[in-house]
Amino acid sequence: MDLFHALTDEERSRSRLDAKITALVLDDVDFVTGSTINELAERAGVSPPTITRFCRRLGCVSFADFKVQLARMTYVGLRYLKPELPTTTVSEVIDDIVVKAQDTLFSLHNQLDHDRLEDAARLLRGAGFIQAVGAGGNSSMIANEIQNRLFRLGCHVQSTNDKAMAVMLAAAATPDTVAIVSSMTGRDVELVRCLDLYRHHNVLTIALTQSGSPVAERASVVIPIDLPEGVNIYRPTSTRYAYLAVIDILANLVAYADRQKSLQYLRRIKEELVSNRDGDDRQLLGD
Amino acid sequence: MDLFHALTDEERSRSRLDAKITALVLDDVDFVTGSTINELAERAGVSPPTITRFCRRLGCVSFADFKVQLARMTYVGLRYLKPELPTTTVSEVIDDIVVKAQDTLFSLHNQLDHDRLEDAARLLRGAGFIQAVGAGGNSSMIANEIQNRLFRLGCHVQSTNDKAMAVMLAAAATPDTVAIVSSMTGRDVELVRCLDLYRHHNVLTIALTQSGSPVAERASVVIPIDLPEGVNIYRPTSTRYAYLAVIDILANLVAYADRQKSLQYLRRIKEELVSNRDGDDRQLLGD
DNA sequence: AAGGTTATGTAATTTATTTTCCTTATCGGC
DNA sequence: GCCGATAAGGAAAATAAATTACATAACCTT
Repeated sequence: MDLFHALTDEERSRSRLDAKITALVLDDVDFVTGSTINELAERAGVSPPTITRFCRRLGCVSFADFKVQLARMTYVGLRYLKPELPTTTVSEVIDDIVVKAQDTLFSLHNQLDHDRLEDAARLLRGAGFIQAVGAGGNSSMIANEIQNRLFRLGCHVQSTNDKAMAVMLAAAATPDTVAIVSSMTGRDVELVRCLDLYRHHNVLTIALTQSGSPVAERASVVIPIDLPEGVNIYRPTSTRYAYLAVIDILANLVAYADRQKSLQYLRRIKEELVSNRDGDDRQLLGD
Repeated sequence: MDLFHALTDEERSRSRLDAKITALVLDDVDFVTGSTINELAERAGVSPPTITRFCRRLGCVSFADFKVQLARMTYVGLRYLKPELPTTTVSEVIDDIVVKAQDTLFSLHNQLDHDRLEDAARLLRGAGFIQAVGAGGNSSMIANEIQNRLFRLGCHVQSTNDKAMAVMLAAAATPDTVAIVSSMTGRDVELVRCLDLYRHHNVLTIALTQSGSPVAERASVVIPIDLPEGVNIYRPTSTRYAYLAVIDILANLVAYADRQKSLQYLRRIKEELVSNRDGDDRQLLGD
């Protein structure tokens, strides 16, 4: 268990001072990472050995180790620990959104199932035709992104944000078709129906969704993405960053399976793009 | 100047041992962050004072400070230091994409111009009609995302991924229209033409783009996003994460400008969604 | 309330880091 | 190629920091 979880673990039995130190650490990471054990002890109102023991309980071998581990997680999730504060100033909004996006990526990194990703990439790579389905705003973006990344690699892919369309696509699927669907809730009634239909037509499916959800249960390969949702209704969900990262990873794995072929397609596309700009070659592939 | 740049700065005059220590640090950050000054000195084949001096030259106040700063950058950019290694295993691809995405967000956080964001949010909030323009794959996603986030807040917004369409939109614009455009290169010839047209029609424009680019020069409000691009041609640009974060921030600022109104729209949308799922209320707003 | 257990502090000890001072290498000018 | 200046580096002493050992206090438990 890493320091992040150890610090936030509600189960951990804490003595009075332990709780006090925990609070201090979470409240001001920057101070703690920069302080000596004496400074920290004084500010916490405890003795230095108490700090050492605190660090050991958290799984660190020493105070120095604790500081390093703490510093390591500063940008990946620590602010998340704090209760959802009302953000009002521009700075607060920026901090909050950026930190949560980073934290989401961090959590994703810890939970990704490598084998399932490889399975999914293998399916995509071998597919004669790929159908990407996602609707409702966030997942539409993901479906479109799948198309955007894969056609560049020479895949034949069609994305749709229309579940009625997906039904028709499934009906038209040939045996070498693979469908990839995205649903953050995994409980979309129509998407579930689509998946049943895909199965009925023997079309293999890949799902990016919450594990254990109805969508997950019906897919051939599931890439589970289980992340806490923010409670701020005004704010778009940071889970999108995780889904986007999964698409990036899949596209990369597909590309790497046949570098020669991928490179050829990418170059061809790039040549067209550059001629449409000012001839500067240092351009991005697709703005 | 931060440690990251100090370590990689080619300009920095380095003595023989300094170069040796630099190389050791970059090669094995994990060892360095976990070692004592003596262990590091021994492994580098130098004396402890040399390490202390090395840290000071890099702008740290002590070896402990150096270790903490080093630990802090592990997740934000360190991989950039090493030559782009061919990533082959699933783990490597995952690490690479997640680390670069986090790094991109980190860089963004450091460079965002708060005042410009506030200006942009104010324009959007006050607009009678918003036109979002972005094309070419990555920026299309951003334009769509702008529409997706803003209509939920009660804004009247139309996005297009078609620059010819943008020309027509500009021509049809009323005085209360605001256009928001995205271009990662900032050098798209057609988009530049669109911006000139918008200006000609007295339509205020917001640009998310590279600072100093032709697109930036023509917009009323520029939100500069200047990020290093990975050189790996297979990799979709991690810059997307930064653009997405900017959209999130803008949408949030717009929502906060009139919470009551935003809440009202968001609730209405949510009610419709829930009835279309399985009635579970803990659902996302738009999958 | 006695007995055990856990938490905490004090002081001693150990370990780690920095400073001071001295030596050695390097470089430019003659 | 030698001299002097300057910077780099190391050894050892001094200092600072962290941990251990031990003592004491708080807290359960029955």
